[in-house]
Amino acid sequence: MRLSTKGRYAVTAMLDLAIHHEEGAITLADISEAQGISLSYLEQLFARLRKNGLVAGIRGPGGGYRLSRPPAEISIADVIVAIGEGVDVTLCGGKTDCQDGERCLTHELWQQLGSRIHEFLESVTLASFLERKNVNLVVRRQQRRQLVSIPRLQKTVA
Amino acid sequence: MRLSTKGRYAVTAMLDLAIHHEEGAITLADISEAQGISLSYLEQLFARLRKNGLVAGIRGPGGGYRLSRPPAEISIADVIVAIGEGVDVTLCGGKTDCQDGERCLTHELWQQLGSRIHEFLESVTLASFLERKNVNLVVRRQQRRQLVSIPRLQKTVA
DNA sequence: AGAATAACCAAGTAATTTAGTCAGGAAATA
DNA sequence: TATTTCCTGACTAAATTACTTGGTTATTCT
Ligand code: FES
Ligand code: FES
Repeated sequence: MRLSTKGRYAVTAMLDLAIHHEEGAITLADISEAQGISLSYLEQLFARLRKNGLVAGIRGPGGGYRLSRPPAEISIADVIVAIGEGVDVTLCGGKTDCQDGERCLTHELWQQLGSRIHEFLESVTLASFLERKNVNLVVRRQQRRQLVSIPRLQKTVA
Repeated sequence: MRLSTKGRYAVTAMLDLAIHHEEGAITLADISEAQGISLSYLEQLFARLRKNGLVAGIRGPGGGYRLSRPPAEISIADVIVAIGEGVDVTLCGGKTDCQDGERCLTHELWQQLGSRIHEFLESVTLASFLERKNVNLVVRRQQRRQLVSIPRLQKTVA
């Protein structure tokens, strides 16, 4: 029962974009530096975010990435799902066929768990999460373009 | 966001034990055959279940494993936690120190998610789950010692 | 036009984790 | 004492995750 750092990176990066949503595009190079993630790795993440319509890339000087929807309309679930870190915990992947083509004994259990997880992550939007953390936000707003950061990967936690 | 097959095996095996709770001990060899898991692998799982006081091993001929508490007092969360498949989704593991010793921006998000997951899994006990599936149970009770099975591992789902 | 900038893309490699095996005890019963 | 069954640790194989390398294309600035 673990969440990959990929998911964590994506969410943090999206929060960065949300914080600076009014200021135009932000380059991956900036995020890369702030978070200590390699540029190429970020590019891979953003490729998926873009393909799922969460962000828009703007090329050339002055370009970068920006949210393609307002922060209030992007949930954490959207982000997690977009980067391929599914929320489905069943073995069968929703096909109810993992036991010789039949639904296994525990299918419903995992399906319900998956639903709960999705419900929760869907209930939190980029905007609502930042709202709750607004003390920090004020500080950050005073220093424009200050990006949040998460630590260099130590270990993916169980 | 995935659950390992280890967790799934453990839960299914525990349900087996719960179903035959009144009939005395069940050997790992039986479960091994029913589920198509190697005996040694099962032994590893049960070692942890035993260390966490969920099952009791009985050696010698006629021995096997049995639940050390009634099925109504063992939750799915107990099982998942016992085999080391934690429910904690934070990077820091609850220490709030993953960003240079400080709590990172997203800590609360993952912590809350972890709590929700745990809450849900705690709310389902072996007994309550089997209760819901009691149609199948009746059938199984008629054929004593019929073990449930889950399929051979195909792929760990994302 | 040309150079700088930054998104875009496709493969490959390295590290970690998971899943599973092997070989050998040690306790209880018959 | 022979058998059954639990119990233990170390070891291997497979899969996944994290990350690197080396490019191409679009846009803007000079
Ligand atoms: S998990 Fe869906 S059928 Fe087994
Ligand atoms: S996840 Fe706990 S401090 Fe970052």
